[in-house]
Amino acid sequence: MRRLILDAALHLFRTKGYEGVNMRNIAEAIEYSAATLYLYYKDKNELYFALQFEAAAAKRDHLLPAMEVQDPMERLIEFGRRYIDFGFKHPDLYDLLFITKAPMEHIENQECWALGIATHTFFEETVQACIDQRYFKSTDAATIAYTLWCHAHGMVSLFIRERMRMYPEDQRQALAAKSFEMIIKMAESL
Amino acid sequence: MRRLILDAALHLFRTKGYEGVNMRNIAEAIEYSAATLYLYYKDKNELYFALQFEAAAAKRDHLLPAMEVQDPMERLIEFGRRYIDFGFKHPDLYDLLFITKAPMEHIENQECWALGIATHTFFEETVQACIDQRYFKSTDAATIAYTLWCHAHGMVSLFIRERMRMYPEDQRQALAAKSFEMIIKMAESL
DNA sequence: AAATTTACTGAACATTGTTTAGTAAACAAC
DNA sequence: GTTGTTTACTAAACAATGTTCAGTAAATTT
Repeated sequence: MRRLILDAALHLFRTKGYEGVNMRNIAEAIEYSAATLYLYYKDKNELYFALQFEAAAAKRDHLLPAMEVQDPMERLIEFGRRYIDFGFKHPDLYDLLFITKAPMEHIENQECWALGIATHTFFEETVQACIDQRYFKSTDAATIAYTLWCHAHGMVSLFIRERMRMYPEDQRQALAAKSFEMIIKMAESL
Repeated sequence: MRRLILDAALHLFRTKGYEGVNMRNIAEAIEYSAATLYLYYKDKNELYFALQFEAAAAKRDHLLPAMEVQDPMERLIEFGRRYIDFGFKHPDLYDLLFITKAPMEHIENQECWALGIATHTFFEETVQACIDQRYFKSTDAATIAYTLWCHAHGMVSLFIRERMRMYPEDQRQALAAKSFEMIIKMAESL
């Protein structure tokens, strides 16, 4: 039943956007009453957390191929490319994971957070592997990883939240691509 | 009267956060009825836009000292430092300007947008000045500016939206500072 | 067959954005 | 000075949405 609710919610959410969906909508989609949803999820936040987990899983699946690249630097680049690609292709899911303001108080207990931590740890380990192989001069893996993450997140979130209006619409993705190349080149000289 | 409304709204908004404020709250604060607000602002969006303009002005004021630095590279660095500082110190205002999902359809007509564009243009010109003085090897001012902006925005927005839980709370700002230094060093080798 | 548990719902409530109909004061016109 | 008009404002209502509650009907247990 939770599966049924989540699938409907995620589908609605990906078509109509997060804001455009409410409890009655979701209930209607699965042909139950709104009150039924509250039998399976305490409130909208719990449903939100569950959706966040779905998004985290989708993101992990999207990143998976990059994790299998052998060379650490190639892996890092592919990882970044796929991270950004995920954000641009699934703005609603990315939003849910990294932007939406929601009570994050108890998220640490959530499997979702564990998934995110695992991915982040893998990312830092890849950076460390690059350092070990002398791809970077700096040995501060945490800061390098954080810097790269901030850049990628900045690109995706500015795009998602429509703050790139000063650039022509058809050039935004290209600019992001150029910027990604630039940061990789910059990073190589770290 | 608009001044009265805006000041009350901005004050409430900065103390209770954006989500925690509604039209009745604001009206109450200035001891008028909620309906009165609609005499001066068509709807909540218009009030939102006006608030966004206030935030843009606050941001410009915060950045102003950096604009007077003579050396372009020093100016660029001070600009970045102050941009990030603004975001960390005034998360609600930053949120309003760069994160909040709001109908941006007509914002191009807004003075607010003009302010943002002006600042962005100034930023790009500073980057260009750095290029002219051979601070960078790359000559692509637009991409350099965009890259730096994405990084700064990424840092601020991940912080604001509580996505830095994997780092101890008391180390988050320090990490951001280190990352900023790193990107500056990286940039110098562009 | 009776009692209990499970799964669900219609109706209602609270909050919040928004509209409407109306009032009362200030002002204008004669 | 009365009468019409404009201005500034409000109480009350409406609509959408999150949430709760009392009740029902089927399934299960005893």
